[in-house]
Amino acid sequence: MSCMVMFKEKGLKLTPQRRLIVNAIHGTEAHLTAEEIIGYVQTRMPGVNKSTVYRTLQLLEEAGCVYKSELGDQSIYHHAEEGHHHHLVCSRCGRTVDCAEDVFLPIERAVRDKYGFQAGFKHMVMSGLCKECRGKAG
Amino acid sequence: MSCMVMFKEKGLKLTPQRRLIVNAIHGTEAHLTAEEIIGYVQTRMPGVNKSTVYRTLQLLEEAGCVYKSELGDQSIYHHAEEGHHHHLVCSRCGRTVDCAEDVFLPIERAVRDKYGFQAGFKHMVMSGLCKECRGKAG
DNA sequence: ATAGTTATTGCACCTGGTTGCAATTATAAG
DNA sequence: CTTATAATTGCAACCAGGTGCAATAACTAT
Repeated sequence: MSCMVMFKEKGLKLTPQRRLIVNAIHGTEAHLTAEEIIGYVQTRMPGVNKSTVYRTLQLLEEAGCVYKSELGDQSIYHHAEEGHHHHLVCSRCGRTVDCAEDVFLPIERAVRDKYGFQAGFKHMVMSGLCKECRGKAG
Repeated sequence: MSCMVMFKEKGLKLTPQRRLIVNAIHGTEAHLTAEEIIGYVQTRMPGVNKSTVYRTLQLLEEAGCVYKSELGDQSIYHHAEEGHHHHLVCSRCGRTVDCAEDVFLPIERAVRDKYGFQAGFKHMVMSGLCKECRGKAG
C-alpha cells in the first residue's frame, strides 16, 4: 500500500500506531469519522492517544493518501485510491449518496471565467433533501 | 429591524445582550467571525458570556435573520438582508471574493435530475487560488 | 547486535464551541 | 407599581480537535 511506503519515502517512521490508522482507512469502503478511527485504533491498541491519530491523519492528508471532507460539524476521512466523488448528505435522514465528480465542472469554468478564480472541488459535501425525504411533509 | 421584532414575535425576550449582538451584525457590511462578534459585544458590555453570544447567533440563524458559512475551521456570520452570494476564498492569500449566486444552478439541476436530490446552496464557500495568486509560483 | 540520531508518542494543557443548571431579568397581567 | 412566570444569563464543565515538550522508540550506520 502506498500509504505505508509514503512514510518511508518522506523519511518518516512507520510505527505500529500508524500502521493501525492506515489499516482503519484502507480496511473499509465507508467514510470514517475521526472518532471512529480513534475507536478502531484504541480497541486494538489501548492507550493510543487521540493526538497521535489526528497528527497521523494530517500527515496522510498532506501526502495526498487520504481525503478529508467537512460537513458542518464533522469531518470524514477516506483513502484517495477509491476514486473521487462528491457527497450528497440528506439533512433530514442523514443518508449519504455518492455523486459524480463532473457535476462541478460548470462551476469550475464559471468562476474561472468570471472571477479568474481557480477553484478545486474534491469530495465536496452538499446538504439537502434526498429523493425519499423530498416526498415527506416538512 | 426585523431581527429585533423577530424575538418578540417568537415569544422571546429582547435583552441588552441580544440587542448588541444584532447591532454587531447589522452594523457592518463585512462577514464577522464568532470571535469578532464576541469581541464587539464584550467591549461594549464586559462580562457577557460567549455562550450567550453563541446561543443568540443560533437563534438568529434558525429564524433566518442571519446566515452562517463554514470554511474548514472558521464560521462567518452575515445578515440575511444583504442579498445572497457565495464566497471564493483564496487558499494562498486568504482574500475573499464574492461570487454570483447563480453559478450553482447547473449543479442544482444536475443532482436533482441524476439523483433526485434537492440541494440547497446558500453562501457556499469555495477554496482555491485567486486571480493574483494563480500567477505566482506554487 | 549496538549505539546514535531523530521522528514520534503520550501527556497535559489549550482552543472554539456547546450544554445543564441555578440565579437573574424581561415581559405580561393585575 | 407590584407580582408572577417563563425565558435568559453566567457559570462551570464538557467536547472535538490541536500544540509544546520531555520521554520513548524506529531507523541508520557501524
